[in-house]
Amino acid sequence: MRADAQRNRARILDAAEAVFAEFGPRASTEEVARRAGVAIGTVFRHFPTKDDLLAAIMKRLLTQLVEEAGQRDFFAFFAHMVTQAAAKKTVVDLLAGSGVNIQLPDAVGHLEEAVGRLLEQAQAAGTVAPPVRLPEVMALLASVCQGALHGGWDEQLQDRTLAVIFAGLKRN
Amino acid sequence: MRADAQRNRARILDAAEAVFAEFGPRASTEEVARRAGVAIGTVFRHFPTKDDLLAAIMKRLLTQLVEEAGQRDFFAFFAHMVTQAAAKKTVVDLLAGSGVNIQLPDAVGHLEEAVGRLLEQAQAAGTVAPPVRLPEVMALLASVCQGALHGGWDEQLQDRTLAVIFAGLKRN
DNA sequence: GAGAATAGTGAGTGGAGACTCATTTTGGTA
DNA sequence: TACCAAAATGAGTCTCCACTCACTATTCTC
Repeated sequence: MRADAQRNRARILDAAEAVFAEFGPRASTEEVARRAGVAIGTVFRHFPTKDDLLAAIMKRLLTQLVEEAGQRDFFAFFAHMVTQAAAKKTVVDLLAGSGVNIQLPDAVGHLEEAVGRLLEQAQAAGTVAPPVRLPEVMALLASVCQGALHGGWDEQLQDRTLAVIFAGLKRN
Repeated sequence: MRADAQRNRARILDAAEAVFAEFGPRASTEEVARRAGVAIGTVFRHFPTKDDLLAAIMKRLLTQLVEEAGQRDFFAFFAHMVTQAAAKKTVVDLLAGSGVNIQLPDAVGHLEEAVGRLLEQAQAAGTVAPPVRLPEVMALLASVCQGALHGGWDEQLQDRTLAVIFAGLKRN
């Protein structure tokens, strides 16, 4: 791959992440091109459809989340993801399936595995009740991320909301 | 108001509720007109903008929910709303603020009041822990409704997810 | 440095969907 | 029934946006 192509690809991804984080997946590709300092055609050369671009960002963000999962305990990572939600509109909206058609079984699967590992550790340590299973943890995680994003929660509200969920996980 | 106007207004509302419930607020006004058996212009005569139409439906659905709140206890109503979420894509998506600009302070306020009343009763009966406050209950409600809607939960997953939240509410 | 291959450009195309309005139809009234 | 104001109609307008492509510019290779 030529040097300028590589540079532009990275610029486009960065711009897209920022734009979609700010306006959600409904933001126009034009805006992404503008912020990347690149012509619209260049964006489409690298990512043939808008969905391809969104998928690329999603993959990036999910990979990053999986890494971060390795550096925290179960509850810290849960809270971290919720905090990120408001900043990273894209992930949440896309996980929510807002009219976008994207297949990311791998990336999502890896995140689920990472959360599964944290859950096992927490249950071994006795901080999460044994009957709690991964599916409902993922369901809660997705729910609260969406709630935090769309609800515009302040820090206190987020803390109080998570407190209820964490209490439920500890003693279910 | 003339008889045919009244009839058509009702038909449009019914059609809109069905269409938006099925496809979400992104469904086209054309589709609503088609299902109502009415020309597109008629829809716009009754509801000058698409947002007006959405607001009218929202008001209707919220009013109905407030009524239903009077007939259930706290936990039953919570579960009821979540179950409805999947069926009534509109409410959730709109409460989530999916690109639509709608002001419904009254209707939403009434729902919040109704939930507040159920919460007081539940805390008086000792089934919800005293430190739990209305804001986080509303936050949890909104979150789980969105999660249920977008996640395509089956009955078992919904039950298990609610079980965690209910446990947290009981002993926070 | 010349040539070939790769990449960038941006005006243009096509389609979707919200909304309009000149015309026709209908319902109520005298 | 005759009239007319209210209502319905739907082809047409307008705007936005994803995506294309003929042409130009840049890299890389020898």
